Amino acid sequence: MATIKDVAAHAGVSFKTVSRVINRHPHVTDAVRQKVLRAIEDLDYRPNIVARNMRTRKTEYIGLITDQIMTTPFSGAIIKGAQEAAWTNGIMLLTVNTDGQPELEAAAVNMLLERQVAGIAYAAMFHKAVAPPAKLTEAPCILVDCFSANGELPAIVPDEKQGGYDATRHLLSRGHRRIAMINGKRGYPGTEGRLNGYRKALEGAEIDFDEELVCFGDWWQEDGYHHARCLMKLHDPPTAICCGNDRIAMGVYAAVHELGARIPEDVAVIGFDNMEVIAAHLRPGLTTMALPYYEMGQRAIEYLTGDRCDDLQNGRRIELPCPLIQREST
Amino acid sequence: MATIKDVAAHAGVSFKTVSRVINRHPHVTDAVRQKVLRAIEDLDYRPNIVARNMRTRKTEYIGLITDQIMTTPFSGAIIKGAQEAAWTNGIMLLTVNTDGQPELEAAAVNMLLERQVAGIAYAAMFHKAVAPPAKLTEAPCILVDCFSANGELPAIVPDEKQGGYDATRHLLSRGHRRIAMINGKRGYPGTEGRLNGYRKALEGAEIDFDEELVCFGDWWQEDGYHHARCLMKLHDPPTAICCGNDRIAMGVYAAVHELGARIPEDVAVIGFDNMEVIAAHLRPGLTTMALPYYEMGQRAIEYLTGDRCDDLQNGRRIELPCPLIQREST
DNA sequence: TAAACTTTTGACAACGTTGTCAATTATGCT
DNA sequence: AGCATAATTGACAACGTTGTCAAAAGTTTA
Repeated sequence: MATIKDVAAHAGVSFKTVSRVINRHPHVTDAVRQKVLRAIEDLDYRPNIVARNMRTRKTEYIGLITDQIMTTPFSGAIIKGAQEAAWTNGIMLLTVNTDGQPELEAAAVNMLLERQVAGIAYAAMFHKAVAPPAKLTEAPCILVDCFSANGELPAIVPDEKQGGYDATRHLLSRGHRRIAMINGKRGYPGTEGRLNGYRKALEGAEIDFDEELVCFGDWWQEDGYHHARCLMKLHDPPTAICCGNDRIAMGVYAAVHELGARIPEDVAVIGFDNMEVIAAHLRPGLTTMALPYYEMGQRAIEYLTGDRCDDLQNGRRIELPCPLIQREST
Repeated sequence: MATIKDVAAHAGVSFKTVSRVINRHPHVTDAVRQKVLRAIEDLDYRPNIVARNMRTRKTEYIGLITDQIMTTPFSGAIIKGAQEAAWTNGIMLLTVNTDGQPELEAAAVNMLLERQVAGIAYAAMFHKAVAPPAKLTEAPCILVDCFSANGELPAIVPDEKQGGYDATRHLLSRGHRRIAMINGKRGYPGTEGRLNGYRKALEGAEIDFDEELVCFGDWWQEDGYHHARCLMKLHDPPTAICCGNDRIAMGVYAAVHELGARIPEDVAVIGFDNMEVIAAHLRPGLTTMALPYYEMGQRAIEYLTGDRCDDLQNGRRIELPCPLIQREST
């Protein structure tokens, strides 16, 4: 591979001049620039980024540590958002999947630091508290779809409360007054945030909170099925069900159909996550709150490249909105 | 950040000796080694891989160019396989998603070459012929889940014929003699390979090929639904249907249920792809042929790192088997 | 004990860039 | 024209590591 010196020799200039042309320095005559450019062309020269990184003592790499995102289909959009933001900034992503194993995580951080990354994003598969390896902070870093227990690291997470609020508001706007919620496991940010949003929306509509209409469980189809059956058999059953995720909604569909009721005529259903394969393929299509995976990935990189330090200082947490994806189930 | 010279000063040795300790050179006294290791510990020294790469003129990066894999859930296993193989070899993957845009692909190859990658894997979302950018060959490279039209580049692809064969054999072994195939679009390697396997299996069982039982279409649910309805209404309907993918199988399920028939009692169904979200969640669970995505990604990296050049020289294509995933639909 | 090894260590160059500074050349001003 | 200033170019060091080679120290052999 030709080096900058080969190009210089071929063009009859000093290698420093070639460097200037490559880096678009202003003080180069047009004639010289042309000569150099032709030489570059002739020799099929390509700058050696490794050498550049060495000299400038910084790289255009950003590390992306994920627990299991690679594996699962939905939160993969985080990676996509990060990739695209990186690409537009001339940055390459170094992604490592740790499957949540602490030793692997520490090793990954080390590997990234050795490679002199410009920053590290640490992303979780679902919104939760995490305890990332201590060395993470030796580079600029940000948490994505998770937050540190002590809250000292900057984080980008979904606005769960707004999600629960908007989902409920949507159902209210359709005239529903008796709205149930089949939520996930207690204690998780998603579960609690959405519950809060739900309560706030009911309050705003001056509807009393009815404990009977709110259930918690795992995030599986079976939970949705089971809880939906119970809800539908209540003395005063709900006319709308707000689900903790699309899988639960899938179970709700099964229960509702089994009981001979129709969606959305008899019961409206709204999900959470916008898992394409489920939401778009259920009949009728499932209205659901999407999680801002793509945007979170994107914003993380923008933050690390310094494009957007505006609203995010150390210790601050930024919450991105969950948009409503309207389909036919409401 | 401390450098090798800081460590040397702290340990009272020459920096070259530190280098030897880091690289586990044999000729270092134990006493000196201990001194150096303590100094490394004390200063929290971490070798600068960029400098090492510069000096040794090679890196531990491998590029992975994909058309749309990032986006889609299923073929994502290619990336996972590649990631894990890379990790065990101390390699970092540089993944770029090009959405199949040729300019982006060329730019991506360039970007990877500038970064002195040790090799490039070029992976497609589904098995097809591709025309990768010319510069791809400036580094060791391999095609994954695709092949070059002229066949001059090494490639790793699924063994479609074996897949079709084994799927059909499986149905035959269950006693089926009248086996239909709802295939994908003609001309694609998947479609043609599986058809060939299907024919070969029938031949082996001395069953005449019946054109009436084979249909082609797009790879969508609707195609499966439509074709299945036609097949079921034949004078002599099939007792088993082999589908071009799981989405088609999903449509088949809908049609079969609508016609009041049972799976697998009245009609056995087998899919292709093993798309978790579909196959595992259909009722009854869908028996399907998995595509060796994970293995292809893994093998690609192993090939590029030189761990496995055994069965793959330039111009050779290696076909990995599609395993049968048995569930309840057959 | 001297010679002939082997092991251990260090001095210095080199990898391919960019940064610093000085030298040269061109341009503008009086 | 002569001087001051700006634009253009080049020489050389530096980034942090590993490779090469030679020197020093230790070990074996005769």
